[in-house]
Amino acid sequence: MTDFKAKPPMGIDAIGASTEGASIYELIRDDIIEGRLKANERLVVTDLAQRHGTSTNPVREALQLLRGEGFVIFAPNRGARVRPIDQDFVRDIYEIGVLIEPALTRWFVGMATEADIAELERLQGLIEENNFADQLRHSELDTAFHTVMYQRHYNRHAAELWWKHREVLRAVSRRFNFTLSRRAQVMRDHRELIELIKAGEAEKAAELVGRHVEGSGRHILEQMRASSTARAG
Amino acid sequence: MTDFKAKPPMGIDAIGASTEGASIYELIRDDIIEGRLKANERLVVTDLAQRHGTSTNPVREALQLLRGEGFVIFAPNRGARVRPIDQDFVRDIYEIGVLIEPALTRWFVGMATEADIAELERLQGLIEENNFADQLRHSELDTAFHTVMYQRHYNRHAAELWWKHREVLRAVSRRFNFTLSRRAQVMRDHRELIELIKAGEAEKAAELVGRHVEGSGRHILEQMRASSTARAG
DNA sequence: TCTTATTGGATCATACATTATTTGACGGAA
DNA sequence: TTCCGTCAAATAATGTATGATCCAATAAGA
Repeated sequence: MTDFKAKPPMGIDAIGASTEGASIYELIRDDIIEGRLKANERLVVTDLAQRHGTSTNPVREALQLLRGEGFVIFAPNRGARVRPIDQDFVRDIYEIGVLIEPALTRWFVGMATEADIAELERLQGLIEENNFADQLRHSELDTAFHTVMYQRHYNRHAAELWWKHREVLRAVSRRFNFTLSRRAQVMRDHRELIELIKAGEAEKAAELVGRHVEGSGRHILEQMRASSTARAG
Repeated sequence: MTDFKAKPPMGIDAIGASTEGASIYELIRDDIIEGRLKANERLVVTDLAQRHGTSTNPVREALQLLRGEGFVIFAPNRGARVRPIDQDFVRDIYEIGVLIEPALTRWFVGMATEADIAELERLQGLIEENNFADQLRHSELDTAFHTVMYQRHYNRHAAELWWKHREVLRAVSRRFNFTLSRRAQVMRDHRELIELIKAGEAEKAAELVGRHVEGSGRHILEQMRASSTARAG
């Protein structure tokens, strides 16, 4: 019923983006994040233009935008390639999350209103109700949960960085299932986090979020490792 | 003699960039960072193309790249504007630096070789020799100093983020002079940092770098504030 | 193996069509 | 007169199309 869209929920807006419904940029970007375009695959401008029924110009611009965002790599006179979203990539961005999210959380604890807490509890209720039955829904709810905490942060740069990383991690983790132990941990973390926020324990909440993000990142990494060794072996 | 170029010193390479000598991208970007293009100024494609003697196509691509990097803001059907590098912007990025640089430092302390330390001491020697006489040179040396520490970090994403932010801060601070107290503090911090690295005191070094970056950011912000109130008053 | 064509494709330059925004003139209403 | 809304021209953004040039990878030949 309520729509937990995978979009920058009001307040978080990709730097200078703008609502361009299903632009080529978004199409290519999703293809990369979702893994439909493989790592290091060449992005031939004319091909992409044809595939999406446009001229080359918009494609080139989209590729440059993606390059600026780090999803595409350019070599001079050799065009664009898909930046591999591999284990290193994932590790890099979740480690940055471990550094940034606690700071965002610390601020939120000092600013949280009753409405915020009610919203967090409502979302947590939905998360528990869903209980990982629908993984996609869990992902959206979980993102919404954290978004409540970060969306009003004064440091827009940090919030946008978080959001950008979040999107990547979400797309990657969509390929895997949560282990039972991870499920339990997520529930525990969220519940404890709400309690700490209620109690105004900014420092403890920040530490908890640090561990939470760390755990989440490790979990994804382990899934990736398992999946890649399975494929190789 | 030695060239401390303001370029991604080997190892740090803007994501997927590539050596494109003085491309339009770089020209526009520098115009923004250096303040030659004012905040929120419209970036009219045809104008830019004419000014730089190219066609509109490369300009459009450059603007998209800059958009992806956060230096330009797009509004649908209304084109591009210069993203204001104002106090909020500077605060945002130095705060992120405060979160990230200590982590980079902590790793470096565990990995530093004698050659690294020698290089740091050499650079610090040059910094003291220059003693802020040539501000530009100081900026380059200081950047080189920190680059030694971060350039080999395994987290390329974090290192690139640092570099990107560094460039902005450097450009902004170029407009101002170091206060005497800040000069002294920089010297103290660097010397103490070298000692901590020698002693392998990763945690203390990380804390020190956190304070150092914080101090540096505050210093720039205060200069900006002073300058803007002076202009307004 | 080394050198030389061939070719695919990137990059840039034009030219033009379409569409959205801005601006300013105009005319009517308060 | 002043304010307001409408309309149309001017301004650009955005997309299409095409040709020129140059680079890099590959194939062909010495």
